[in-house]
Amino acid sequence: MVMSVSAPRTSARREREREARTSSILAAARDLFLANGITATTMDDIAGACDLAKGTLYLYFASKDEIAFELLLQDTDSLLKALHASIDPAERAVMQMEKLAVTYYRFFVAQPEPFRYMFVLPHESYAGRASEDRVRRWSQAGRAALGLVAGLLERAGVEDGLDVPDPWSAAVATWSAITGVIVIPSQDVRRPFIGDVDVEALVVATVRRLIRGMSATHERSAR
Amino acid sequence: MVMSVSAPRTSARREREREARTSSILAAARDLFLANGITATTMDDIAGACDLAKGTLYLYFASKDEIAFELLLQDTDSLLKALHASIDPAERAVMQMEKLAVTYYRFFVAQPEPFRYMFVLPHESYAGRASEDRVRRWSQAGRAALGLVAGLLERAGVEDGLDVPDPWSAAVATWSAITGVIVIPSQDVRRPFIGDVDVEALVVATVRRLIRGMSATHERSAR
Amino acid sequence: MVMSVSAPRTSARREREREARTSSILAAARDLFLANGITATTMDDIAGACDLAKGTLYLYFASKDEIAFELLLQDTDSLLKALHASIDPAERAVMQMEKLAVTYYRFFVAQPEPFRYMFVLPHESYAGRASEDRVRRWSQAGRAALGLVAGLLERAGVEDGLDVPDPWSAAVATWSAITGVIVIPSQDVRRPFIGDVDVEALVVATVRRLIRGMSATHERSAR
Amino acid sequence: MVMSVSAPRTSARREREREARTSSILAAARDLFLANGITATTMDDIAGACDLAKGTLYLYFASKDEIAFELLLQDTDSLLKALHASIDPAERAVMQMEKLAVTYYRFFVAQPEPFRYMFVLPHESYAGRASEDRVRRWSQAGRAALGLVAGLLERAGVEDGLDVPDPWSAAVATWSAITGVIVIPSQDVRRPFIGDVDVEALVVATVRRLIRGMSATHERSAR
DNA sequence: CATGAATGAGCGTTCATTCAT
DNA sequence: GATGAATGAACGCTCATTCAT
Repeated sequence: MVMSVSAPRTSARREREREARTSSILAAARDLFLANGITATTMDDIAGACDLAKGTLYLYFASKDEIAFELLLQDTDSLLKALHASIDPAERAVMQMEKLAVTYYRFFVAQPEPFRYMFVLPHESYAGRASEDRVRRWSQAGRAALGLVAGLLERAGVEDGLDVPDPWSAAVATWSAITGVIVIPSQDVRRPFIGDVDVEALVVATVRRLIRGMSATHERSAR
Repeated sequence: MVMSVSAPRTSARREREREARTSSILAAARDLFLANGITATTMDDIAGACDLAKGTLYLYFASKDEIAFELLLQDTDSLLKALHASIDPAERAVMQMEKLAVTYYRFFVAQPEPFRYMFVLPHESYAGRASEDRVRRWSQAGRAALGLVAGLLERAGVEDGLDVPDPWSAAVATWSAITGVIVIPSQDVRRPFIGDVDVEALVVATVRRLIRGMSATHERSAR
Repeated sequence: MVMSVSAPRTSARREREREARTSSILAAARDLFLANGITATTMDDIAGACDLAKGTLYLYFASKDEIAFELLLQDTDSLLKALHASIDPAERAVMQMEKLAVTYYRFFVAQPEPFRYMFVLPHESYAGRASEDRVRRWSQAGRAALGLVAGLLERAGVEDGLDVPDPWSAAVATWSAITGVIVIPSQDVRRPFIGDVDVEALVVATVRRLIRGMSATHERSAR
Repeated sequence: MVMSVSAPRTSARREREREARTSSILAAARDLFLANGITATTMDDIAGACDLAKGTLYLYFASKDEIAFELLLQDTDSLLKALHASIDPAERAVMQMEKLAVTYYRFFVAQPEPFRYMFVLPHESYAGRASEDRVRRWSQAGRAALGLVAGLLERAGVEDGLDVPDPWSAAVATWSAITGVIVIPSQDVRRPFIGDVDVEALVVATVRRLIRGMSATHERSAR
């Protein structure tokens, strides 16, 4: 009986330790990926940064790609949480929408690297390399974020008389547009010809235009 | 006389051959970059795909990066041409703006590849690796495209009573938003949770909303 | 107690193994450098010759140049030791000088290889490529050898009435001359026209002539 | 008859042109080898420097090595000529010997690179790569230089009562010693620990010592 | 004879991954 | 479980040499 109890106890500690290790690996990898990019970061770098042997990393992650994907997933999750936290259901939906966008932008500014692989990873045939499980988890998060936007737009339709016949499509368009406005003017190569613009102001202006552009009169007259 | 002409003739042929080789290298590289990503594509792959020895590639391009950048540049240039060709100065600016966006979208659909590295290249610290000349040429093209949009928005302000106090910022926002709506819903990884949407319709709707969202009443009331 | 000792024991073995590997790499490199030259020897060759993967070499040496320089350094060090061991401070300085030269020559005959890169390395702009530390260590050894000679010449001045106003310059000249007599007649390409000469006898004769040529009467009359 | 004359005339011009080309290739190669070393100099560099197509070089020389060897040969020849020119048969042999050494040294200072390959080429398995003809020509030059020295030493024996029982061996030793004193203190890597020495003075001092060290009294007493 | 585009083996080096301890 | 030495395939790039024109 002593034995039968000690095993669970031990495994509980083991579990905790395992999670601690996993976190420290991810934290180290995040910093390095951010600072130097994924490609330029080596497993040696990560191992060194979290005081583990290189081989040990492979006890926790199957590959460097899996580490990158897990980070992407985590960041998507925390963005989702931040989005949820940023809205106040008591407020009018259009105001919430603006806040959502600002939160999104600030999340990006605070840690642009996740975004980089949110854009780069889908290319470069990274997608096929992630485990099915992670792809599914990532899809769920994406769906949830879009659902949030769709819900707001639907409510805004009711509250402000917007014409939103297909909230899901409107959400896809709105979210993609906001993402574009956040990401593109921030790319270093474009800065020289874009000049200094206040990106946050751009984001807010875009959200307002998009929502007001949905007002019933206009949408109708467009047909 | 035959002699006096033969020299130019030879060099003309040489020139043609040189261009043909350059094109075939770029074509091979484009396919491979898109299929496997830039990083995963090796110079050996490219050489094999265009039936040239590896060393020969270096007679035409100084490095793999230069190939990637040349592709980006070419595609940017042809997009710019397509944009110019798509607008009819006799039309109302808002209509032209819609056409511009549709052209942009169709350019993307017809050859989505260029877009991929128009997005991938600016990341992964590619920027600093291209020759100064190419960076400058790319900047010019980018500036020209934005200038086109800014001009249209300014005219639309006059024609349709829009409130566009800063056409350049508005152009940056508009163009970035359109780009987002074109690119993001098309990423394979996102398709599963976005579902089947008519992206062209999304693009047009977005442009309309953005422009109508600029109408004087609204912009003013937003302050 | 066994446990507390086992860690050091392990690391001691590791240390031994590391040194064994280092030695086997150096030994393989030495053979190949001499047989085919440094430039013509590839890291693949070295790896193959010591049954290691090419990448493994880089765990022990930062570059091919570092291997070459380490060999130069080791050989310089053992020559220096041999020189020190060859002299008997109780003897007259001129006799010691002869012994020194003979030791130098025999060191060369026993392992002529080191000498080759003692001559080859300083050319071909190798100098700037070695680590600062190795350059410094090599300089120290060189200075020590010259100091030995300078000390002997100075003492010989006192003991045998030689005119050695600047022992350091005299040492540089003497050592360089001896080196020339050792190395040059031994080069394979020169053998055919030099013929069979007893190089050791040449070395001894040269040292005698140099020292006697320093005798006060002569040096003075030369002015 | 016109034909029969024109052919030789043509071939004479051709011969002249061929020699001019050969010379310009060698001149260009010499400069580049000197500036950057043999290994670092490419056939492209040489071709560019003498305004010839790369392929053309191979009409004149079978390989890059052959160019290097031809230069070695030329330099050996011109050193030999300089040595001959530097001596005045009317002078005492010991004075001539000093002049010879100074000429040798100045030749080295003026163009140290030939010397580099006079030392490097015999190593690095270059020897086996030169054509038999060139090796033979090089041997002849070497033999001639040593013969010059041997002749002077023999005459010095008569004139100054030196004890030179084997002039050839003495010449080999003397020449090798002088070479050592010229080359070794000039190596860049050694400069730091050798310090600033007046190498020409060292050379002269060494020759004097060697010759005076051969004076009958001393040589005899050494036995 | 001269050209220069093309070749392709070869280079030194890197690094994700494995595995004996 | 943790280690870190070892691996070896792969990389971008070079350049002496060849050969069709």
